[in-house]
Amino acid sequence: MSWDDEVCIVSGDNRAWQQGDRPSTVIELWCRSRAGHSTLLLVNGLRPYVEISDPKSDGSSGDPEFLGNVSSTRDVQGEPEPTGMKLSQDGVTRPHYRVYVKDTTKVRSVRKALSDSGWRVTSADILFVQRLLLDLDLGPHIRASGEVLWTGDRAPEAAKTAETTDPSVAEARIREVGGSGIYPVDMILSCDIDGLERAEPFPAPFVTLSFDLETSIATNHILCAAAVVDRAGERTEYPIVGEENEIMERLTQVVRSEDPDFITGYNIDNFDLPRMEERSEFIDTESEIARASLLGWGRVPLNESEAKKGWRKPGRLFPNREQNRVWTIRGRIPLDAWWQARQTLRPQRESLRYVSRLLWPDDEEMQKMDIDASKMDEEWAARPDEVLDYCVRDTVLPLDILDRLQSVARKEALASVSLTTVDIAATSTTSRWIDSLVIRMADRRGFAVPNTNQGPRKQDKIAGGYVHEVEPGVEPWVVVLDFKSMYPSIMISNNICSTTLVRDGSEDSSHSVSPTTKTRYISREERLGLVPQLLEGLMDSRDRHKAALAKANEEGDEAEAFLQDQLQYAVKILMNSFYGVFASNFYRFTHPSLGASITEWARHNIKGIISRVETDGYDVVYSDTDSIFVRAPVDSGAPMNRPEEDADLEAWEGAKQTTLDFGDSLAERFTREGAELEFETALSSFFSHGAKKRYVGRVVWPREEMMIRGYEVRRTDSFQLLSSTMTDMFEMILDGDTLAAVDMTKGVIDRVREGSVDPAQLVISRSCKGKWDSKKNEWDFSVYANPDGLPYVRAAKQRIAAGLQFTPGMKVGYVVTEPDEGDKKLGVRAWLVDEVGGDPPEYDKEYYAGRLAKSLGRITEAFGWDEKNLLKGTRQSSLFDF
DNA sequence: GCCTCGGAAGTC
DNA sequence: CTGGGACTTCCGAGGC
Repeated sequence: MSWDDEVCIVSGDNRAWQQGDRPSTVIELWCRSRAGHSTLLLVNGLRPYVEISDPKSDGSSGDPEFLGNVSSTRDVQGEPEPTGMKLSQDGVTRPHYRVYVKDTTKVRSVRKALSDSGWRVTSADILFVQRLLLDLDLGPHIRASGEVLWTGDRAPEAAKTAETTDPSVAEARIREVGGSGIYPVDMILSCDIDGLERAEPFPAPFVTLSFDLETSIATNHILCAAAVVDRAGERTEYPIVGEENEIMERLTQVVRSEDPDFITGYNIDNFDLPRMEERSEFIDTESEIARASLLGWGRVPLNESEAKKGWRKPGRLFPNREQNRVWTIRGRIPLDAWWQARQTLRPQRESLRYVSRLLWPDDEEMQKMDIDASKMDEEWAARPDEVLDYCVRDTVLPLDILDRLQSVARKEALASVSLTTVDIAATSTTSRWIDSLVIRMADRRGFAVPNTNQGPRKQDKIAGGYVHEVEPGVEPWVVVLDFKSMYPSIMISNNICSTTLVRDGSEDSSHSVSPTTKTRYISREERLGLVPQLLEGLMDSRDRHKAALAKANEEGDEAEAFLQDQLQYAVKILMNSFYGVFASNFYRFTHPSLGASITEWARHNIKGIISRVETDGYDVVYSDTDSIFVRAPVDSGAPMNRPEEDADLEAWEGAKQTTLDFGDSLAERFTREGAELEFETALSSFFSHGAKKRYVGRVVWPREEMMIRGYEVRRTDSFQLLSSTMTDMFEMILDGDTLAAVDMTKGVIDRVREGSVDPAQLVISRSCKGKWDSKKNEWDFSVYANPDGLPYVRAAKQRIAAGLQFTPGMKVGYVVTEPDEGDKKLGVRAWLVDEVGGDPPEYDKEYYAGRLAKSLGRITEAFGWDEKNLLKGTRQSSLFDF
């Protein structure tokens, strides 16, 4: 029976098989259909290949003589096919040939053999799934038509036939097209590449499973587990108890039967998944297929060949982590709620309790902590039911966190705009997203695709953005202007690309020449660069999504507005990633000159504007890379803060209007083709203590708010009392009331000295690295030159000693106490109150008073009150008595 | 006790 | 191995 459906590709892989006597490679695409069915597509019809060219060719002669030898190279299939003239990385256009390879596992050896015999091999490091999307110009959302091979219980009724519901018939048919058996999905289709076409993006109804383990501190074994599945908003809970092997088997059954696209949990990357792996190896060292019943979470058939170890790789059934990096679970996407929360919220502390409190401050049920995780064995023995409840709650929270952060929708949108599978968008890096767009266009426009540079290449750093000196003190009425997408605009307007870089030293008046190093790029009329063309396309598409968003809002179509907003945001993220990738030294389409030229133009542009503004007699207060802060021509007598009395309001409104007009006029004056200077915000006052990247401003347009950049307030390694005191201080300073600021600060320092401050206000937290030493069975902090010299490493060690989880990279909270006896270093006590309760430690009064005085004193020094002055303590209330 | 330096983290 | 550099701050170590 044939079938036709719109689906979103979650993930893909490929497997080699024999079609009669012909070696073939089938591509597996794990998808979620628009209607919610999990669908596996087995796609045939694409053969793996690489491209070759003769590096000695200058492009004028015909085929090189040794082309005849290529087909006899080991693992090469058939004769090379000419693919026409292509521009090589060295700037020469020469003939290229496509060489088919027997299967994807042989690409490495063929690449080596061909380059040993004098060929330049290109397009030779692209994953085969990605090759499918590139060659067919597909994104994650596709329309697929093919033959139904298997239908499970949840498959659409209309697709079910006697054949497709009979496992033995289905399995035989699946193997005929290269599949490995019955995959744990709703339905399986066999497709030809002609049966795939791109579809408009739609929100796929993904299924997410969250899980959590409670484990013994004494023996590491699993006490109980829980899983919760979210299927289109409907949740099913699975509390699991029993012997350890039974727990793991049950959890694996849940994964295989519920068949989720995403697998989440809190800290699964660093705790639950490694623990599962360790326990599965401990329980079943006999055979891999036996272990698969414990941890066969991969979306592949449960059979011997999928369980079998490959060359330095476990079978596809098992979750796998390569070189201590992200986990892969074949056909699914591991998405750690901790990592998502950390990236989007940047919480000061990172425990699940703390993050829940941040997101749902009023919901006590979500924050309830009635189990002492550091005494898990005792808790489990005394009250297993409560422990199980606690475990279930900790699986529900990650789902709520992902919902709140819209993590899944964001990944899908990013996949959609970068034209990759959702797993690449979710778990891979910027260079892969960009690869997807750049290689696609290179193929279409006849540019050879060089391989990614191998190995660490030490290289001089390129110069970055320009940062203007900032004077200490308050400035009234300031406008802030920003270049819109500065780096992308520069790349577009100067046609900066590895395909346009002039490499042969020639000079032509049409060239675009960089301001200082005089790097040359050919004009866009002669040849539009690959990257400039892509960026222009992205800018246009962002404008289109924004327009569609506005239209949807107007029509009250919330779902469409949400989708368009996700898409425009994803385009922004993607555009901003381009510069970084092209300024790196490993990316395939880079040259050291590219990154350097971009920043050169950026510095040149911004400095040019600064000097013209200054020549006109205005004060440039600050500038960083793409922004400029200018004092508006407002009368010095005008009020900075909005007056209480209506009568005085006029002067304030007038000053504001003058500022707005000034901002508009600057934007208009300095905007030119390819460099749009936007009037971003108007400030009624601006303050810095005189350090770059540190300032505050009172925004009066387009919203009213306080803007704080760089200061401790924004840093997670500050402590709450410092952040809140500094924020209060800034309010007063921006109001012009510096005396009140100093007085208030002294009051806070006095209270700290008295010891009457809640220690929760004094928790400092910093991330701490480390790796598990499985030989010594302990944590290893040797990444640090002197681990015990670092307060946060000491705090991490205390956490571990207390029986609490430590996860590398996670923030560790601590309070500074008086130094331990005979020690000059700070005293440190890990902050465990969030997790285990108990009494907080006694803080070091002088340390905290000193740190407040130092940080706040830096600021008040702008008014003549230094650190020592603040520490003197006595409040100057008399100042207010008059 | 004062100063400088380097390691490390964090932010823009 | 798998986006960049500029900049500030904190802490401990070590010299004098």
